[in-house]
Amino acid sequence: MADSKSITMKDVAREAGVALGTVSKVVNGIPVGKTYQRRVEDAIEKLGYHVNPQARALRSSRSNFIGVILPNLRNPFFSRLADCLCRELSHRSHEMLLFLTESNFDLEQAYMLMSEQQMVSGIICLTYNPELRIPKGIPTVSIDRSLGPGIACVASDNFGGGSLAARKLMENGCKRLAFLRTGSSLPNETDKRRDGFIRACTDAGIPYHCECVDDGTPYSAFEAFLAAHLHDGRLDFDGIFCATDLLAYKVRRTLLQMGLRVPEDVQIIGYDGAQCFGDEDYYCSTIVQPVEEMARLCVDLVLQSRARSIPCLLQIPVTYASGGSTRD
Amino acid sequence: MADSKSITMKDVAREAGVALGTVSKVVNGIPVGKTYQRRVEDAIEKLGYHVNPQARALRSSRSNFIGVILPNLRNPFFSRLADCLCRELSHRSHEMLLFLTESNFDLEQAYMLMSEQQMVSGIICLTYNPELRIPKGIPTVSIDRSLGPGIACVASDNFGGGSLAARKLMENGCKRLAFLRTGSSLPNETDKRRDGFIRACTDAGIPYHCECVDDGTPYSAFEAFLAAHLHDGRLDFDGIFCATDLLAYKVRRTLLQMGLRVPEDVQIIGYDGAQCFGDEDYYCSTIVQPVEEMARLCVDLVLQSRARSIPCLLQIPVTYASGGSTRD
DNA sequence: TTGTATGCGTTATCAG
DNA sequence: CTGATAACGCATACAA
Repeated sequence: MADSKSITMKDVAREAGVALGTVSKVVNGIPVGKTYQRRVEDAIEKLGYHVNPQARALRSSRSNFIGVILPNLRNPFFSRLADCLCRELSHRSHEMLLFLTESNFDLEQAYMLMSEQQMVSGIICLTYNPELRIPKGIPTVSIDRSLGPGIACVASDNFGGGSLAARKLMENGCKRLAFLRTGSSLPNETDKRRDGFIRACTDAGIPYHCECVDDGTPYSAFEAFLAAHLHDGRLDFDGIFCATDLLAYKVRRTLLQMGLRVPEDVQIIGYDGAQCFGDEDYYCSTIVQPVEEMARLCVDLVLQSRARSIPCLLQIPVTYASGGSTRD
Repeated sequence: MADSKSITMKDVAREAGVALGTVSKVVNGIPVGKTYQRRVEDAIEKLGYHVNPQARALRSSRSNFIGVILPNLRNPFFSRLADCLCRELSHRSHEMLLFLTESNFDLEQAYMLMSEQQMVSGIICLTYNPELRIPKGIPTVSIDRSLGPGIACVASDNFGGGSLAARKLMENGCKRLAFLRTGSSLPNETDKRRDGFIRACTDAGIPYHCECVDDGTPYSAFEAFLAAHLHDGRLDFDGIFCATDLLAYKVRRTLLQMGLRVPEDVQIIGYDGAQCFGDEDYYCSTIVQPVEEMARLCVDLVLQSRARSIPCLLQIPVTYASGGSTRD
């Protein structure tokens, strides 16, 4: 009933009339004699015993924590990811130790070390830092970026998604395409959105333009770009693929300000599958990342540490969703 | 340099030529002789020593974790809150142990216990469960709901916000107001949004209507309500205050479908201050909760455990922001 | 002031 | 298969 002070294995052992080690075995699922098993279980029930995670971690050098390292929770993609990861970890009896970095290299490294010191049983991270050092011996899964050999990277099928976006625009009648992107200057999986886009355009023999800038470049660069391509109230492009929904959102706003209609004059497709209020309408037509599946996969991978030969890159298929910025 | 195996205090003590206890004192900021201090610090630096959080927690029955218990991270208000809490805790050298409940009573209680077992140094939670039992001896702060005496509750000024919304609508020329709300059937601070709204209407001698339903009621109830109040293409109300931005978002959509213009025919104000993509435009005109300040306050309160006589309710002032669904 | 010794609750290693 | 016992790394009361 009352876990007044704190019931220990010793208490359980005394109550059950067995030795300490036997209790430990029962708790850890190691086979013991049938009657002993029973008596220990009863005692545990009766006393309301719970293992002490700290003591267990201290002794075994391994906690039930998973370190989750993300840039922030303001971007809907990240918060959705954290939401799914936390749930999935719970189902697997693990706790989530969350660290937010704003993509700051020093913080990323510091949280990596803190995770190690907390003896986490795994790390799931989203970082572009090429210098990042991964603690040895801790199963680690990276999202959207390859961290080198031996460390699995989970990502949506960025190439396929970029290609899909271009094809959808063409299906909807677009003849002059553009790709817009702002993102990390450091190489990562999301770069393939551009590659897929280009491939689809090339295959179709359709002209295209790519305008890519690094994070940190003010958005006004795109405003200038669009303005430069506006002639007599007509844009040089009738279909735009933006590397993220956020960018698509801003571009749409800019086009409207320029007096253009979306999707009548220009069609836009974003990437991510972000939704208003987390589960209402899409902000725009978009390539949807299957966040839930990606989270599940990350957890699967990070928990099956011993699995031999983990693939270094796992791409999850994406889907297209119409969200009002295209004519379908 | 290399923290190859795991440097312990014993190693530091040997390196510095002092006793174990002395190292412990230095690490914990307890005064020791000046030369000792120096030698220990040098040794720590040289060996790259870090305290083992598990051992410390086991010994002192207190970890540096703060249990954070929230419904989910999909709702922008919750994810914003988690974002701010995590940062603020980091600044104060604490880690965030995040638990998501979907407002499920059993989970809320389970995570409360898990937090206790993890020896957290505090709990910050958002739950409406009136039966929830708080572990004794753990500083706890509740958001948006009073958990009883001795436990601080942090909330925005819901009454003031409701009143402000009504006044803003009136300032913008509204003569026939309505309050719409869907939320927990369990009493909590957000109920005061309605009270404040009513007060402002009463004070101004303006007629109003309140339509409140419990969570779980399908949104179609509001569609029916609005349809019932539509006569000859004209709504009985020209100003609507919705208890959340999400509801305001849906209501606006419904009104547009009914052929009404927002804000020309009907003006709408929501509550929360939710923003597209976390920091872009507001979804609608809204009463903005100062999430950052609230998070900071929660952390302040939960960490100053010994503070005598903590107020049981702390209300943070809100502000109004125009977001396109009003005529200002 | 500094050093020593004990125990926090577990796990794991050995004898029985 | 079971039961005593030694760590795990740290904090702290107590002795020097």
